Amino acid sequence: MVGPRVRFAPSPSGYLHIGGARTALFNWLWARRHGGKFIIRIEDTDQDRSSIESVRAILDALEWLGLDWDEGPEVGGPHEPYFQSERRDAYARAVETLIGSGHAYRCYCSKEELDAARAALKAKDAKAQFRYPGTCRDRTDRPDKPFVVRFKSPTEGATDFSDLVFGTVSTPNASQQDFVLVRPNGYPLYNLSCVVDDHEMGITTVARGRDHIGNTPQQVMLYRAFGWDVPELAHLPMMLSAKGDKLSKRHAAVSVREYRERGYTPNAVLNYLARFGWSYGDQEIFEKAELVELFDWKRVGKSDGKFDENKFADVAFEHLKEERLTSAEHYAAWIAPFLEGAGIRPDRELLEKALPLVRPRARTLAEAANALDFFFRETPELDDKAKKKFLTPEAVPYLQALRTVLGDSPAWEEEPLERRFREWVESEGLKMKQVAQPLRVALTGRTASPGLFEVMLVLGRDKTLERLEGAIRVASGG
RNA sequence: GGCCCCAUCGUCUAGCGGUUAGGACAUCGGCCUCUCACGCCGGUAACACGAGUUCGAAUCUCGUUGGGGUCACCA
Repeated sequence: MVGPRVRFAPSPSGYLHIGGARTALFNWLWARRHGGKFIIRIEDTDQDRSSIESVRAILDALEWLGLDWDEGPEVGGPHEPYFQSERRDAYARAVETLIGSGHAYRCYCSKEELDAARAALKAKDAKAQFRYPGTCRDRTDRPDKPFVVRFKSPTEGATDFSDLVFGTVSTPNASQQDFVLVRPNGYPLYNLSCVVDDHEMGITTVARGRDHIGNTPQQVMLYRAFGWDVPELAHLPMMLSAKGDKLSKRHAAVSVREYRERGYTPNAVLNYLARFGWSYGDQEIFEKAELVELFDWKRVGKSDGKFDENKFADVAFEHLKEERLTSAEHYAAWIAPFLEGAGIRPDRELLEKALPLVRPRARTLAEAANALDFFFRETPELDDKAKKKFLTPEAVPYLQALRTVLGDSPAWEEEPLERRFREWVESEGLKMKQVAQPLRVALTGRTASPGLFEVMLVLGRDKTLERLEGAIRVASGG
């Protein structure tokens, strides 16, 4: 048995939305799980809203997420082209078939006329719902006027389809109308191009957001009119805002790019998205490979969810914290742009030594870069408050003593350093806290940092003593 | 309003006739501690409501309520 052919079909009218990314992910997982094909198709039949920049942005985001596609833009494939704007011949042929078989007809009513009729109806009764009255349904003449092509919807009975997530969905045909298939300019509308392409591209499973469930009956009618098999359908519960309405940029960061810029790793994004509407017992954290192995439509829930930035941030954190999830190599590669953004050209060896120290302290790569930049600077950036509070003249004798105590340590390793430090603190009748903070500020420039001794170890003897010297100068009022 | 769909802690969810209704995030205590974190221990917190079916319902059925989606010559 050949694997499933699934697709992600964005319309290029902006960035890749986090909800769209989830749709792409579920499709991708299904394809990878069963050795099928993941196809990208660009739905750019609305020329006014589509842009090549958006195509680029969406593809970039998918690439960043690691949702690689087997057919589509850039990679091509047996069903080229993968841009609907370039597939008009296919739609034209399909529509002629439909007209020929009596399933569709040309409608010469102008948009203005219908808009006026709709407005008039709404004026009389705001709750009334306007339906195309069927004016041109049975007309046989072909006036020399612009026309749209409409589908001749049945008026009785119901249209049913079976959904992998929602089960059987039944819609009365009386609630449908003769929907438009082709604009006067010859461009197809969504339902037509979608059905024609899904069929021609051999799509076996159509998975998309639940907001599409409403036009699925229309698409099913089309499949039947064409005499084609209806593919498997899977609708995903909606991702709503924290308030419970449609998730948009008013509520939160909703583009994949924004999370990338915040320093979320791709696998963390995938993890959060996967767990949104899908679950696997009590497990919260998944590697990408695990998701591929475990994903199943049976475990996709039906109820909509609310996007939760806290949970998302926690998943991001979990991925950065665990080496199992983010290897040192990946961490180093991913954090590099953030360090470079802060004017640091990270030394790879130093970086890999410093990484374990920030892992439990950074929820994002941006935080991580900020938390360990002091390792890489010639001298740490000295926080003003920290300086005022801890690099005082009173601290000078302590720092001087520490320079000797630490500098004389035979071995530059955590354990002996800490032992010497503590012995000295005790012999002086001091408390750890009294000297730890000045030393921390001396070494890191700030009051919060990883443990002193691990910092010293990563810094090495020379830099540690050098920074101590520098701090003594500052504290002495230099 | 028509049509479609949904309904377990604040949030994501487990549960698929018999559980002290579990986990995670968030939140609140505590422990650890050189700071900040991590970690660990513990607390608060949910089956929307009403009828059925059943010896027994969070689980099945119906209704009510609530929420969402969609009603274009957008996708």
